[in-house]
Amino acid sequence: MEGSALNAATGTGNIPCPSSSNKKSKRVSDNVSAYTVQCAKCSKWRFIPTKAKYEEIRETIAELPFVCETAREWRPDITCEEEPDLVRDGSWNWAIDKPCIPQPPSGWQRILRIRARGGTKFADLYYDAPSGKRLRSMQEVQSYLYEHSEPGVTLSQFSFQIPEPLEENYVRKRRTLSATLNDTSGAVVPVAATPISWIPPDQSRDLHFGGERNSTSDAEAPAES
DNA sequence: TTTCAGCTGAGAGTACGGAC
DNA sequence: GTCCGTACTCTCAGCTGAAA
Repeated sequence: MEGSALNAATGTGNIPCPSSSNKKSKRVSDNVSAYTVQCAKCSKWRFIPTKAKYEEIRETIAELPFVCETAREWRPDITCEEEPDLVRDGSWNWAIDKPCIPQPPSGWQRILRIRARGGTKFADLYYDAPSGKRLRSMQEVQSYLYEHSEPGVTLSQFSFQIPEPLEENYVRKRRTLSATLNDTSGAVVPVAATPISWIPPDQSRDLHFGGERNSTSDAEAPAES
């Protein structure tokens, strides 16, 4: 049995970036352009049609690895033989989501906002309560639930884990000793790329990826052999 | 001009790994 | 086994800019 990788891709080409043109809109919404999941068998990325479906898959992916056949729910003729829906090239920002994140309670919205490149943090996560109140941390959720008792809604249904950017230097890292020693010119020294095409569910909380950007299409070259 | 929402950086706390 | 340093996560407060 193999696992599957979850991915939330944010476009940088025809899709507005959060820190630029999209800044006009006052009411924030997800700036994730597409949701994809990697097939555990063929390692090809498949678009997930709706955010709700994506969240459903993400919640159970550890027990129920995603395979192309799963996508037959919305694409009856899909098989592992089909071309991948998306390949990793330079036109998208890729982020690998954590598996086993619970779906938000009914009436709640889980909002992911990708920050601009070079910041101290990759993204922010919010929960929009049914009342419209925006909650930005577990403590705020706890306080909200304390004040507004919502039947069937518990803290365990919330997770503020943000996805990890595939691009290594998207987030400004803290200086490390080794980095200080290696860094003689201020330039980032690229490391060997390690394509993420398959992520064991039990390890995906601690994803590792190398290379500042892997412009080759990993989906077409499955890592598992 | 004021208000409010979104964005960002920074500090505190915590976890992890390496050295001794 | 313990201590220390490093890196990460969580949380919050301030700044900026758009809308009213």
